[in-house]
Amino acid sequence: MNNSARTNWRDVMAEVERRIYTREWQPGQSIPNEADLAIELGCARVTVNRALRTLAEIGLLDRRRKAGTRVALHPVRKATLTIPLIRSEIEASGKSYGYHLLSQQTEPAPAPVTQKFALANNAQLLHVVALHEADGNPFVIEDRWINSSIMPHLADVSFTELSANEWLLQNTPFTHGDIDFGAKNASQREAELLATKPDKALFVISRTTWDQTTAVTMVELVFHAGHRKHTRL
Amino acid sequence: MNNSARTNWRDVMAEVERRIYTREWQPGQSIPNEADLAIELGCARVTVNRALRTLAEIGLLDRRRKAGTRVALHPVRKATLTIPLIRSEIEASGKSYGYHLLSQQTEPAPAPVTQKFALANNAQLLHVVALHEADGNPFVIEDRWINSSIMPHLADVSFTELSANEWLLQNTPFTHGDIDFGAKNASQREAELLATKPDKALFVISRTTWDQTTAVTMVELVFHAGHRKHTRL
DNA sequence: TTCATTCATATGTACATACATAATAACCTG
DNA sequence: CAGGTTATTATGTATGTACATATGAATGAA
Repeated sequence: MNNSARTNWRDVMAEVERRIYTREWQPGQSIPNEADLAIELGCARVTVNRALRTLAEIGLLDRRRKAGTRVALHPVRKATLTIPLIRSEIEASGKSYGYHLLSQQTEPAPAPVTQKFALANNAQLLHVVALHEADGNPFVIEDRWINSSIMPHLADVSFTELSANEWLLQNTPFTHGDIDFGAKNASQREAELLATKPDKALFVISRTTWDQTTAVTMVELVFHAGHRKHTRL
Repeated sequence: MNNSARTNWRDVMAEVERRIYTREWQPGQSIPNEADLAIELGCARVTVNRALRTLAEIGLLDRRRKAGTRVALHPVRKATLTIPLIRSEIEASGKSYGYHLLSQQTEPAPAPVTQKFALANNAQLLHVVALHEADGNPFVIEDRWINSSIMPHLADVSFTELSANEWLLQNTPFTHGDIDFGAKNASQREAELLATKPDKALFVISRTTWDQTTAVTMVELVFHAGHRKHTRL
Protein backbone atom coordinates (compact mmCIF):
# COMPACT_ATOMS: atom_id res chain seq x y z
CA MET A 1 0.00 0.00 0.00
CA ASN A 2 1.54 3.19 -1.21
CA ASN A 3 0.10 5.44 1.46
CA SER A 4 0.43 8.63 -0.58
CA ALA A 5 4.18 8.43 -0.26
CA ARG A 6 4.40 10.25 -3.55
CA THR A 7 3.76 13.97 -3.53
CA ASN A 8 0.37 14.38 -5.12
CA TRP A 9 -1.16 17.53 -6.51
CA ARG A 10 -2.97 18.29 -3.27
CA ASP A 11 0.33 18.23 -1.40
CA VAL A 12 1.77 20.63 -3.93
CA MET A 13 -1.27 22.85 -3.61
CA ALA A 14 -1.03 22.85 0.17
CA GLU A 15 2.67 23.68 0.06
CA VAL A 16 2.13 26.59 -2.33
CA GLU A 17 -0.75 27.85 -0.21
CA ARG A 18 1.50 27.66 2.82
CA ARG A 19 4.19 29.73 1.16
CA ILE A 20 1.70 32.36 0.13
CA TYR A 21 0.11 32.31 3.52
CA THR A 22 3.39 32.67 5.39
CA ARG A 23 4.38 35.52 3.07
CA GLU A 24 7.37 33.56 1.84
CA TRP A 25 5.86 34.42 -1.52
CA GLN A 26 4.32 37.87 -1.33
CA PRO A 27 1.37 39.27 -3.28
CA GLY A 28 2.45 40.30 -6.75
CA GLN A 29 5.63 38.30 -6.59
CA SER A 30 6.23 35.73 -9.27
CA ILE A 31 6.94 32.18 -8.21
CA PRO A 32 9.25 29.56 -9.73
CA ASN A 33 8.09 28.00 -12.94
CA GLU A 34 6.41 24.63 -13.07
CA ALA A 35 9.47 22.72 -14.12
CA ASP A 36 11.60 24.05 -11.27
CA LEU A 37 8.87 23.53 -8.71
CA ALA A 38 8.41 19.99 -9.94
CA ILE A 39 12.10 19.26 -9.37
CA GLU A 40 12.08 20.93 -5.97
CA LEU A 41 8.97 19.15 -4.76
CA GLY A 42 9.87 15.86 -6.36
CA CYS A 43 7.03 15.28 -8.75
CA ALA A 44 6.11 15.63 -12.40
CA ARG A 45 5.46 18.99 -14.00
CA VAL A 46 1.89 17.96 -14.81
CA THR A 47 1.27 17.46 -11.11
CA VAL A 48 2.50 20.97 -10.34
CA ASN A 49 0.37 22.23 -13.20
CA ARG A 50 -2.73 20.67 -11.72
CA ALA A 51 -2.05 22.26 -8.35
CA LEU A 52 -1.27 25.73 -9.68
CA ARG A 53 -4.19 25.63 -12.08
CA THR A 54 -6.54 24.86 -9.23
CA LEU A 55 -5.12 27.69 -7.15
CA ALA A 56 -5.56 30.03 -10.10
CA GLU A 57 -9.19 28.95 -10.41
CA ILE A 58 -9.69 29.79 -6.75
CA GLY A 59 -8.16 33.18 -7.45
CA LEU A 60 -5.02 32.90 -5.36
CA LEU A 61 -2.64 32.92 -8.31
CA ASP A 62 -2.43 34.77 -11.60
CA ARG A 63 -1.01 32.78 -14.47
CA ARG A 64 -0.01 33.86 -17.95
CA ARG A 65 1.89 31.97 -20.58
CA LYS A 66 5.46 32.96 -20.90
CA ALA A 67 5.00 35.60 -18.20
CA GLY A 68 4.78 32.91 -15.55
CA THR A 69 2.83 32.52 -12.35
CA ARG A 70 2.55 35.12 -9.62
CA VAL A 71 0.71 35.47 -6.36
CA ALA A 72 -2.49 37.41 -7.00
CA LEU A 73 -2.09 41.05 -6.01
CA HIS A 74 -5.69 41.31 -4.99
CA PRO A 75 -6.70 37.84 -3.92
CA VAL A 76 -10.09 38.04 -5.59
CA ARG A 77 -11.32 34.96 -3.90
CA LYS A 78 -14.31 33.42 -5.53
CA ALA A 79 -17.33 32.47 -3.50
CA THR A 80 -19.21 29.57 -4.97
CA LEU A 81 -22.91 29.72 -4.32
CA THR A 82 -24.90 26.61 -4.90
CA ILE A 83 -28.37 27.29 -6.20
CA PRO A 84 -30.37 24.21 -5.26
CA LEU A 85 -34.02 23.48 -5.64
CA ILE A 86 -35.99 25.31 -3.02
CA ARG A 87 -37.35 22.03 -1.75
CA SER A 88 -33.84 20.58 -1.47
CA GLU A 89 -32.63 23.68 0.33
CA ILE A 90 -35.39 23.43 2.92
CA GLU A 91 -35.13 19.69 3.38
CA ALA A 92 -31.34 19.92 3.67
CA SER A 93 -31.80 22.15 6.70
CA GLY A 94 -33.85 19.40 8.32
CA LYS A 95 -37.19 21.14 7.97
CA SER A 96 -40.36 19.91 6.38
CA TYR A 97 -41.23 21.33 3.00
CA GLY A 98 -44.58 22.87 2.12
CA TYR A 99 -45.83 24.27 -1.15
CA HIS A 100 -48.85 26.38 -2.08
CA LEU A 101 -49.77 27.55 -5.54
CA LEU A 102 -51.15 31.05 -5.30
CA SER A 103 -51.98 31.74 -8.92
CA GLN A 104 -51.33 30.37 -12.38
CA GLN A 105 -52.62 32.18 -15.43
CA THR A 106 -51.68 33.41 -18.84
CA GLU A 107 -51.67 37.18 -18.90
CA PRO A 108 -50.02 40.20 -20.52
CA ALA A 109 -46.55 40.53 -19.06
CA PRO A 110 -45.11 43.82 -17.85
CA ALA A 111 -42.57 45.60 -20.01
CA PRO A 112 -39.38 44.55 -18.17
CA VAL A 113 -40.39 40.93 -18.63
CA THR A 114 -41.36 41.04 -22.31
CA GLN A 115 -38.19 42.96 -22.94
CA LYS A 116 -35.97 40.22 -21.55
CA PHE A 117 -37.95 37.62 -23.47
CA ALA A 118 -37.59 39.71 -26.63
CA LEU A 119 -41.34 39.61 -27.22
CA ALA A 120 -43.96 42.17 -28.16
CA ASN A 121 -44.98 44.51 -25.40
CA ASN A 122 -48.44 43.04 -24.97
CA ALA A 123 -47.34 39.40 -25.19
CA GLN A 124 -49.29 36.86 -23.17
CA LEU A 125 -47.10 34.81 -20.88
CA LEU A 126 -47.68 32.21 -18.21
CA HIS A 127 -47.43 33.75 -14.77
CA VAL A 128 -47.07 31.46 -11.76
CA VAL A 129 -46.92 32.64 -8.18
CA ALA A 130 -46.33 30.23 -5.34
CA LEU A 131 -45.30 30.13 -1.70
CA HIS A 132 -42.77 27.67 -0.32
CA GLU A 133 -42.82 26.86 3.37
CA ALA A 134 -40.32 25.47 5.84
CA ASP A 135 -41.82 23.73 8.88
CA GLY A 136 -45.09 25.48 8.13
CA ASN A 137 -43.51 28.94 8.12
CA PRO A 138 -43.40 31.01 4.95
CA PHE A 139 -39.97 30.65 3.39
CA VAL A 140 -39.98 32.25 -0.04
CA ILE A 141 -42.36 33.63 -2.64
CA GLU A 142 -41.68 32.35 -6.15
CA ASP A 143 -42.96 34.79 -8.76
CA ARG A 144 -42.29 33.38 -12.19
CA TRP A 145 -42.92 34.21 -15.83
CA ILE A 146 -42.56 31.43 -18.35
CA ASN A 147 -42.02 31.84 -22.07
CA SER A 148 -44.95 29.66 -23.08
CA SER A 149 -44.37 30.30 -26.77
CA ILE A 150 -41.41 27.94 -26.83
CA MET A 151 -43.02 25.33 -24.62
CA PRO A 152 -45.99 23.77 -26.41
CA HIS A 153 -47.17 21.27 -23.79
CA LEU A 154 -47.00 23.83 -21.02
CA ALA A 155 -50.68 24.75 -21.07
CA ASP A 156 -51.64 21.31 -19.80
CA VAL A 157 -49.40 21.44 -16.77
CA SER A 158 -50.85 22.34 -13.42
CA PHE A 159 -48.50 23.57 -10.75
CA THR A 160 -50.85 22.86 -7.85
CA GLU A 161 -48.84 19.90 -6.62
CA LEU A 162 -45.45 20.19 -8.24
CA SER A 163 -43.76 23.60 -8.18
CA ALA A 164 -42.79 25.29 -11.41
CA ASN A 165 -39.32 25.39 -9.89
CA GLU A 166 -39.08 21.62 -10.09
CA TRP A 167 -41.10 21.07 -13.24
CA LEU A 168 -38.93 23.38 -15.26
CA LEU A 169 -35.75 21.85 -13.93
CA GLN A 170 -36.94 18.42 -14.98
CA ASN A 171 -38.48 19.40 -18.29
CA THR A 172 -36.62 22.30 -19.82
CA PRO A 173 -33.01 22.22 -20.78
CA PHE A 174 -31.11 25.43 -20.39
CA THR A 175 -27.73 26.58 -21.44
CA HIS A 176 -27.03 29.36 -18.97
CA GLY A 177 -28.58 31.82 -16.58
CA ASP A 178 -28.32 35.27 -15.06
CA ILE A 179 -28.61 35.76 -11.35
CA ASP A 180 -29.04 38.95 -9.38
CA PHE A 181 -28.92 39.25 -5.63
CA GLY A 182 -30.56 42.26 -4.07
CA ALA A 183 -33.01 43.64 -1.55
CA LYS A 184 -36.52 45.06 -1.68
CA ASN A 185 -39.07 46.51 0.69
CA ALA A 186 -41.97 44.15 1.28
CA SER A 187 -45.18 45.11 -0.48
CA GLN A 188 -48.47 44.80 1.37
CA ARG A 189 -49.13 41.42 -0.23
CA GLU A 190 -45.60 40.12 0.27
CA ALA A 191 -45.72 41.14 3.91
CA GLU A 192 -48.93 39.16 4.40
CA LEU A 193 -47.61 36.08 2.66
CA LEU A 194 -44.30 36.13 4.50
CA ALA A 195 -45.84 37.01 7.86
CA THR A 196 -43.98 40.26 8.29
CA LYS A 197 -44.67 43.97 8.11
CA PRO A 198 -44.90 46.04 4.92
CA ASP A 199 -41.64 47.78 3.98
CA LYS A 200 -39.61 45.15 5.80
CA ALA A 201 -36.30 44.61 3.95
CA LEU A 202 -36.34 41.26 2.14
CA PHE A 203 -33.55 39.41 0.41
CA VAL A 204 -34.29 38.80 -3.26
CA ILE A 205 -32.79 36.54 -5.89
CA SER A 206 -33.77 37.20 -9.51
CA ARG A 207 -32.89 34.65 -12.11
CA THR A 208 -33.34 34.46 -15.84
CA THR A 209 -32.72 31.16 -17.55
CA TRP A 210 -31.68 30.96 -21.18
CA ASP A 211 -31.88 28.33 -23.84
CA GLN A 212 -29.19 29.48 -26.25
CA THR A 213 -30.37 33.02 -27.04
CA THR A 214 -34.00 32.81 -25.95
CA ALA A 215 -35.08 33.38 -22.40
CA VAL A 216 -37.01 30.43 -21.01
CA THR A 217 -38.15 31.74 -17.67
CA MET A 218 -37.71 34.62 -15.27
CA VAL A 219 -38.20 34.16 -11.59
CA GLU A 220 -38.06 36.42 -8.58
CA LEU A 221 -37.54 34.72 -5.24
CA VAL A 222 -38.52 36.92 -2.31
CA PHE A 223 -37.31 35.37 0.91
CA HIS A 224 -38.78 35.68 4.36
CA ALA A 225 -37.47 38.47 6.59
CA GLY A 226 -34.05 37.74 8.01
CA HIS A 227 -33.12 35.10 5.46
CA ARG A 228 -29.48 35.16 4.44
CA LYS A 229 -27.64 33.18 1.88
CA HIS A 230 -24.40 31.82 3.28
CA THR A 231 -21.23 30.53 1.75
CA ARG A 232 -17.54 30.13 2.46
CA LEU A 233 -14.50 31.19 0.55
CA MET B 1 -0.64 24.17 -37.81
CA ASN B 2 -2.77 21.62 -36.05
CA ASN B 3 -5.89 23.76 -35.75
CA SER B 4 -7.40 21.76 -32.91
CA ALA B 5 -8.00 18.86 -35.25
CA ARG B 6 -7.69 16.60 -32.28
CA THR B 7 -10.66 16.37 -29.94
CA ASN B 8 -9.62 18.24 -26.85
CA TRP B 9 -11.24 18.17 -23.45
CA ARG B 10 -13.37 21.20 -24.22
CA ASP B 11 -14.79 19.45 -27.25
CA VAL B 12 -15.64 16.46 -25.11
CA MET B 13 -17.21 18.71 -22.51
CA ALA B 14 -19.28 20.49 -25.15
CA GLU B 15 -20.43 17.21 -26.64
CA VAL B 16 -21.49 15.85 -23.27
CA GLU B 17 -23.26 19.09 -22.46
CA ARG B 18 -25.04 18.87 -25.79
CA ARG B 19 -26.26 15.35 -25.07
CA ILE B 20 -27.55 16.37 -21.68
CA TYR B 21 -29.08 19.47 -23.11
CA THR B 22 -30.87 17.63 -25.92
CA ARG B 23 -32.10 15.07 -23.41
CA GLU B 24 -30.27 12.33 -25.23
CA TRP B 25 -28.97 11.66 -21.74
CA GLN B 26 -31.71 12.37 -19.24
CA PRO B 27 -31.40 13.53 -15.63
CA GLY B 28 -30.55 10.59 -13.39
CA GLN B 29 -29.44 8.42 -16.27
CA SER B 30 -25.94 7.02 -16.15
CA ILE B 31 -23.68 7.67 -19.08
CA PRO B 32 -21.02 5.47 -20.71
CA ASN B 33 -17.82 5.05 -18.76
CA GLU B 34 -14.71 7.03 -19.52
CA ALA B 35 -12.99 4.31 -21.49
CA ASP B 36 -15.95 3.80 -23.83
CA LEU B 37 -16.50 7.51 -24.29
CA ALA B 38 -12.83 7.93 -25.09
CA ILE B 39 -13.08 5.33 -27.85
CA GLU B 40 -16.29 6.80 -29.20
CA LEU B 41 -15.02 10.36 -29.25
CA GLY B 42 -11.55 9.45 -30.39
CA CYS B 43 -9.36 10.66 -27.57
CA ALA B 44 -7.56 9.40 -24.49
CA ARG B 45 -9.39 8.43 -21.35
CA VAL B 46 -7.58 11.14 -19.42
CA THR B 47 -9.06 13.71 -21.75
CA VAL B 48 -12.56 12.44 -21.12
CA ASN B 49 -11.74 12.44 -17.42
CA ARG B 50 -10.82 16.10 -17.51
CA ALA B 51 -14.06 16.99 -19.28
CA LEU B 52 -16.33 14.95 -17.03
CA ARG B 53 -14.53 16.13 -13.91
CA THR B 54 -15.09 19.73 -14.92
CA LEU B 55 -18.77 19.08 -15.59
CA ALA B 56 -19.06 17.43 -12.20
CA GLU B 57 -17.47 20.49 -10.59
CA ILE B 58 -20.06 22.67 -12.29
CA GLY B 59 -22.72 20.38 -10.90
CA LEU B 60 -24.08 18.94 -14.14
CA LEU B 61 -22.84 15.41 -13.45
CA ASP B 62 -22.63 13.16 -10.42
CA ARG B 63 -19.66 10.85 -10.34
CA ARG B 64 -18.80 7.97 -8.04
CA ARG B 65 -16.14 5.38 -8.34
CA LYS B 66 -17.31 2.03 -9.51
CA ALA B 67 -20.90 3.36 -9.71
CA GLY B 68 -19.99 5.46 -12.72
CA THR B 69 -21.14 8.84 -13.95
CA ARG B 70 -24.72 10.00 -14.24
CA VAL B 71 -26.50 13.17 -15.22
CA ALA B 72 -27.31 15.10 -12.07
CA LEU B 73 -30.92 14.65 -11.06
CA HIS B 74 -31.18 18.17 -9.77
CA PRO B 75 -28.69 20.21 -11.75
CA VAL B 76 -27.49 22.15 -8.74
CA ARG B 77 -25.65 24.65 -10.82
CA LYS B 78 -23.07 26.63 -8.96
CA ALA B 79 -22.88 30.38 -9.27
CA THR B 80 -19.40 31.72 -8.77
CA LEU B 81 -19.36 35.15 -7.19
CA THR B 82 -16.17 37.10 -7.37
CA ILE B 83 -15.57 39.28 -4.35
CA PRO B 84 -13.22 41.98 -5.55
CA LEU B 85 -11.87 45.02 -3.79
CA ILE B 86 -14.52 47.68 -3.57
CA ARG B 87 -12.27 50.04 -5.46
CA SER B 88 -11.72 47.50 -8.21
CA GLU B 89 -15.42 46.83 -8.44
CA ILE B 90 -16.21 50.52 -8.90
CA GLU B 91 -13.37 51.21 -11.30
CA ALA B 92 -14.28 48.13 -13.34
CA SER B 93 -17.68 49.68 -13.98
CA GLY B 94 -15.97 52.74 -15.45
CA LYS B 95 -16.74 55.05 -12.55
CA SER B 96 -14.41 57.12 -10.47
CA TYR B 97 -13.65 55.88 -6.99
CA GLY B 98 -14.00 57.95 -3.88
CA TYR B 99 -13.25 57.10 -0.27
CA HIS B 100 -14.07 58.78 3.02
CA LEU B 101 -13.07 57.57 6.44
CA LEU B 102 -15.93 58.23 8.85
CA SER B 103 -14.46 56.94 12.07
CA GLN B 104 -11.57 54.88 13.36
CA GLN B 105 -11.24 54.08 17.02
CA THR B 106 -10.57 51.31 19.47
CA GLU B 107 -13.67 50.62 21.49
CA PRO B 108 -15.56 47.87 23.29
CA ALA B 109 -17.11 45.63 20.70
CA PRO B 110 -20.72 44.45 20.85
CA ALA B 111 -21.40 40.88 21.91
CA PRO B 112 -22.00 39.34 18.47
CA VAL B 113 -18.58 40.60 17.41
CA THR B 114 -16.56 39.52 20.44
CA GLN B 115 -18.28 36.17 20.23
CA LYS B 116 -17.08 35.52 16.70
CA PHE B 117 -13.60 36.65 17.66
CA ALA B 118 -13.71 34.39 20.72
CA LEU B 119 -12.76 37.25 23.00
CA ALA B 120 -14.00 38.50 26.35
CA ASN B 121 -17.27 40.35 26.23
CA ASN B 122 -15.76 43.76 26.98
CA ALA B 123 -12.77 43.37 24.66
CA GLN B 124 -11.45 46.48 22.96
CA LEU B 125 -11.30 46.18 19.21
CA LEU B 126 -10.49 48.49 16.34
CA HIS B 127 -13.65 49.76 14.70
CA VAL B 128 -13.41 51.40 11.28
CA VAL B 129 -16.33 52.90 9.41
CA ALA B 130 -15.91 54.30 5.91
CA LEU B 131 -17.91 55.30 2.88
CA HIS B 132 -16.96 54.32 -0.64
CA GLU B 133 -18.23 56.43 -3.54
CA ALA B 134 -18.77 55.82 -7.24
CA ASP B 135 -18.72 58.94 -9.41
CA GLY B 136 -19.32 60.99 -6.30
CA ASN B 137 -22.41 59.04 -5.30
CA PRO B 138 -22.46 56.95 -2.15
CA PHE B 139 -21.82 53.32 -3.05
CA VAL B 140 -21.33 51.30 0.09
CA ILE B 141 -20.75 51.71 3.82
CA GLU B 142 -17.92 49.58 5.17
CA ASP B 143 -18.39 48.88 8.86
CA ARG B 144 -15.48 46.83 10.09
CA TRP B 145 -14.13 45.33 13.32
CA ILE B 146 -10.52 44.26 13.37
CA ASN B 147 -8.94 41.82 15.81
CA SER B 148 -6.17 44.18 16.88
CA SER B 149 -4.78 41.69 19.40
CA ILE B 150 -3.23 39.59 16.65
CA MET B 151 -2.01 42.57 14.65
CA PRO B 152 0.69 44.43 16.57
CA HIS B 153 1.55 47.22 14.12
CA LEU B 154 -2.10 48.00 13.50
CA ALA B 155 -2.32 50.91 15.93
CA ASP B 156 0.03 52.98 13.78
CA VAL B 157 -2.04 52.64 10.64
CA SER B 158 -4.37 55.40 9.61
CA PHE B 159 -7.15 54.57 7.23
CA THR B 160 -7.77 58.14 6.12
CA GLU B 161 -6.26 57.61 2.69
CA LEU B 162 -6.12 53.88 2.18
CA SER B 163 -9.23 51.89 3.05
CA ALA B 164 -9.04 49.11 5.59
CA ASN B 165 -10.45 46.95 2.82
CA GLU B 166 -7.24 47.33 0.87
CA TRP B 167 -4.80 47.50 3.75
CA LEU B 168 -5.97 44.21 5.20
CA LEU B 169 -5.87 42.50 1.86
CA GLN B 170 -2.28 43.56 1.41
CA ASN B 171 -1.12 42.96 4.94
CA THR B 172 -2.99 40.11 6.49
CA PRO B 173 -2.93 36.59 5.23
CA PHE B 174 -6.10 34.63 5.67
CA THR B 175 -6.97 31.03 5.22
CA HIS B 176 -10.70 31.23 4.67
CA GLY B 177 -13.80 33.31 5.16
CA ASP B 178 -17.54 33.25 5.77
CA ILE B 179 -19.88 35.29 3.65
CA ASP B 180 -23.54 36.09 4.18
CA PHE B 181 -25.78 37.86 1.73
CA GLY B 182 -28.89 39.49 3.07
CA ALA B 183 -31.04 42.57 3.36
CA LYS B 184 -31.68 45.20 6.01
CA ASN B 185 -33.76 48.30 6.50
CA ALA B 186 -31.70 51.47 6.40
CA SER B 187 -31.10 53.08 9.77
CA GLN B 188 -31.35 56.83 10.09
CA ARG B 189 -27.61 57.21 9.75
CA GLU B 190 -27.26 54.72 6.89
CA ALA B 191 -30.03 56.50 5.02
CA GLU B 192 -28.20 59.81 5.37
CA LEU B 193 -24.88 58.37 4.25
CA LEU B 194 -26.36 56.52 1.30
CA ALA B 195 -28.66 59.38 0.28
CA THR B 196 -31.88 57.46 0.71
CA LYS B 197 -34.77 57.26 3.11
CA PRO B 198 -34.79 55.44 6.44
CA ASP B 199 -36.20 51.91 6.27
CA LYS B 200 -35.25 51.61 2.62
CA ALA B 201 -34.30 47.99 1.84
CA LEU B 202 -30.55 47.70 1.37
CA PHE B 203 -28.45 44.81 0.14
CA VAL B 204 -25.90 43.66 2.69
CA ILE B 205 -22.82 41.46 2.53
CA SER B 206 -21.31 40.32 5.83
CA ARG B 207 -17.92 38.73 5.80
CA THR B 208 -15.72 37.22 8.47
CA THR B 209 -12.14 36.42 7.59
CA TRP B 210 -10.19 33.74 9.39
CA ASP B 211 -6.54 33.02 9.91
CA GLN B 212 -6.58 29.33 10.76
CA THR B 213 -8.93 29.29 13.74
CA THR B 214 -8.82 32.92 14.79
CA ALA B 215 -11.05 35.55 13.24
CA VAL B 216 -9.07 38.41 11.76
CA THR B 217 -11.77 40.84 10.78
CA MET B 218 -15.52 41.16 10.43
CA VAL B 219 -17.02 43.54 7.97
CA GLU B 220 -20.53 44.54 7.04
CA LEU B 221 -20.97 46.12 3.63
CA VAL B 222 -24.23 48.05 3.30
CA PHE B 223 -24.81 48.96 -0.32
CA HIS B 224 -26.70 51.90 -1.74
CA ALA B 225 -30.39 51.43 -2.50
CA GLY B 226 -31.01 49.41 -5.62
CA HIS B 227 -27.58 47.81 -5.72
CA ARG B 228 -27.59 44.23 -6.93
CA LYS B 229 -24.83 41.72 -7.14
CA HIS B 230 -24.87 39.99 -10.50
CA THR B 231 -23.42 36.79 -11.78
CA ARG B 232 -23.99 34.14 -14.42
CA LEU B 233 -24.29 30.41 -14.23
C1' DT C 1 -30.77 -14.74 6.76
C1' DT C 2 -27.13 -11.64 8.06
C1' DC C 3 -22.76 -10.14 8.27
C1' DA C 4 -18.07 -10.01 6.79
C1' DT C 5 -14.78 -10.88 3.04
C1' DT C 6 -13.29 -10.91 -1.51
C1' DC C 7 -13.59 -9.55 -6.29
C1' DA C 8 -14.45 -6.63 -10.06
C1' DT C 9 -14.82 -2.22 -11.96
C1' DA C 10 -15.06 2.84 -12.85
C1' DT C 11 -13.05 6.75 -11.45
C1' DG C 12 -8.83 9.20 -9.63
C1' DT C 13 -4.25 10.34 -10.14
C1' DA C 14 0.92 10.19 -11.26
C1' DC C 15 4.35 10.24 -14.79
C1' DA C 16 7.22 10.86 -19.13
C1' DT C 17 6.78 12.72 -23.28
C1' DA C 18 5.41 15.49 -27.01
C1' DC C 19 3.53 19.26 -29.06
C1' DA C 20 0.41 23.68 -28.95
C1' DT C 21 -0.08 28.40 -27.75
C1' DA C 22 0.52 32.90 -26.05
C1' DA C 23 3.38 36.48 -24.99
C1' DT C 24 7.67 38.50 -24.04
C1' DA C 25 12.32 39.39 -25.60
C1' DA C 26 15.67 39.70 -29.10
C1' DC C 27 16.64 40.68 -33.54
C1' DC C 28 16.50 42.48 -37.78
C1' DT C 29 15.33 45.84 -41.62
C1' DG C 30 14.19 50.07 -43.54
C1' DC D 1 14.91 54.45 -34.05
C1' DA D 2 10.30 52.73 -35.37
C1' DG D 3 8.00 48.81 -36.81
C1' DG D 4 7.74 44.37 -37.94
C1' DT D 5 9.68 39.49 -37.66
C1' DT D 6 11.64 35.69 -35.30
C1' DA D 7 13.21 33.20 -31.19
C1' DT D 8 12.51 31.93 -26.68
C1' DT D 9 9.99 30.53 -22.83
C1' DA D 10 6.31 29.28 -19.49
C1' DT D 11 2.01 27.58 -19.43
C1' DG D 12 -1.66 24.52 -21.62
C1' DT D 13 -2.99 20.16 -23.11
C1' DA D 14 -3.09 15.35 -25.36
C1' DT D 15 -1.48 10.59 -24.90
C1' DG D 16 -0.14 5.78 -23.19
C1' DT D 17 0.79 3.62 -19.25
C1' DA D 18 0.62 2.31 -14.58
C1' DC D 19 -1.21 2.04 -10.28
C1' DA D 20 -4.45 3.83 -6.33
C1' DT D 21 -8.91 3.90 -4.36
C1' DA D 22 -13.65 3.67 -3.52
C1' DT D 23 -17.52 0.93 -3.79
C1' DG D 24 -21.11 -2.09 -5.73
C1' DA D 25 -21.60 -6.95 -6.44
C1' DA D 26 -20.60 -11.58 -5.60
C1' DT D 27 -19.24 -14.84 -2.38
C1' DG D 28 -18.79 -17.37 1.72
C1' DA D 29 -19.12 -18.01 6.75
C1' DA D 30 -21.89 -17.81 11.06
